[in-house]
Amino acid sequence: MQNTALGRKLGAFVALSAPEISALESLHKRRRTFVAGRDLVHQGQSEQAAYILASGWAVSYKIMEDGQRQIVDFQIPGDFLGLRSVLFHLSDHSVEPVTNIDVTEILLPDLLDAFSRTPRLAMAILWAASRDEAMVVEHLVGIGRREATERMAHFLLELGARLALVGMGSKAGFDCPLTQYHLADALGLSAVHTNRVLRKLREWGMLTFRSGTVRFDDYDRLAEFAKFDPTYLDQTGPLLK
Amino acid sequence: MQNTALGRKLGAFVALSAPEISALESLHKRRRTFVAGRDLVHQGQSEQAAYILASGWAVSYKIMEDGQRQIVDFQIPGDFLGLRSVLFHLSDHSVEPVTNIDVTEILLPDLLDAFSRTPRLAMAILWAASRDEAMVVEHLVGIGRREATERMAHFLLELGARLALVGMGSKAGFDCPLTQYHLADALGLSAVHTNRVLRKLREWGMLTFRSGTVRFDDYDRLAEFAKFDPTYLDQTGPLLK
DNA sequence: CGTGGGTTTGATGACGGTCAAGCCTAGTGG
DNA sequence: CCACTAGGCTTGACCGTCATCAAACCCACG
Repeated sequence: MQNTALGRKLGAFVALSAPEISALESLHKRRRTFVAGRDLVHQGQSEQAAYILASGWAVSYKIMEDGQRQIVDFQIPGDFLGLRSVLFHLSDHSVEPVTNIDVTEILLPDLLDAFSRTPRLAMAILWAASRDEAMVVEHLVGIGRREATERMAHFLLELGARLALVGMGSKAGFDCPLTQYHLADALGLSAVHTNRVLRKLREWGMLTFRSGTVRFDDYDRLAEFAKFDPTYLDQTGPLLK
Repeated sequence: MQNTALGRKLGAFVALSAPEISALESLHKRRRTFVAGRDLVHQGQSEQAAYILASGWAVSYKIMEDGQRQIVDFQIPGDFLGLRSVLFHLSDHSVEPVTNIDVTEILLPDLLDAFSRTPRLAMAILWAASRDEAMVVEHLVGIGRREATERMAHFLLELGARLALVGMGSKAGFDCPLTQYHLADALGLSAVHTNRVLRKLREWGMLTFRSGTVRFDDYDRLAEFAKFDPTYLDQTGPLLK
């Protein structure tokens, strides 16, 4: 069970029993692979599938009429991709792999089947969806009320914390396949300003973003500067025993 | 069932059967009332309840260390209040009634019980949570990429569409208990700029925000100006028959 | 060794914040 | 019945953060 990143994540909310684990495993059929850059969920289209990300990074975003794009969130192993797109008539967003990725596909009937097998798993999935929403909410707060430098710091700290939960990062930093354009589109900034902000953080000795890695040069000072409080990630252990 | 706003809303996703309706009704016990301005969900506290809003308006928001506040969304009849706060160890946000409100309280065991009675209701609630997330996502896009005037127009159009679904609004407008301070905190603007933006929209003959009402003076032109596409509200009828 | 994606830096200006003040209206108390 | 108040709205002046435009650099890759 702990072999899947999703299992590990859900374990942070419910202590899963054997039948629940098997119901969860039954969702992990149909493995697929997608190459970097080719969308796997398409905004505005119907009958999209959802996926659980097994390895690699993805990005979910919305495109506006004038071609601007707003990145909603990045997904890392254990995260759902396009869950809303199976529940809605038309997908409200797109998902693109940042790297090559491995996923398992989930269709609506699979989900319904799993729900009827165990209500606690349904609850766990509702929790996971709510956690995603909490991250979007925090992101909203960042864009609405934090200035650029603090926003950047906060965002990278969040990513670090999420990656740590699945063993892909620590307070020292993490491997990061994103470009400055990704960060700009996520944070509502221009690429130019993104670059300036990163320079500041580097010059201040707080973090270094370069060539595929994020290094926290002074984690504590960075966290204080960004007022990072990871409560909203709710990673403190099972609530439902 | 159509007597509850929530039932009406969920009916937009699943065609509910008799047992599902009764499971839903079993969630509508414990009626309570809260007065305007007194928070009913508290950011940072544990063991919060969730509620279904029966009448009145509420607002969910996050407070930052420096006292700034970011409004995440407004809630109208049929919406959940504080759903994340029952699923998380600590609530990541607060909820305040804008007007006096009537609600029904929901505890975690109620939800688990309903889920075990009918998986389709669980699915419907997952859909409702996802729809909330979709609204937050659209809000994020607005703050990240739309300039102030367009953002305001889009936001008020969304509110209008949501209210229309529960019979509280139309393309002519709706009654609106919000102040310009509310709008400012929701849209990531200052109150001063909010006022200027509203003036522009009024002078352009698109909408009038005044003394408790929003009037769409030219709905079509406004919708075009804001590039309002309500797809993400997913209000087009049951997907699960 | 040329090309293109990603990064870096400078110059300029707009959108929206802050500060400050005044106005308008509903509700309260003398 | 009339101050008086407080919350909400409106407007002006000024300024800062961040966008835009432009150009150059760096490096991996074909």
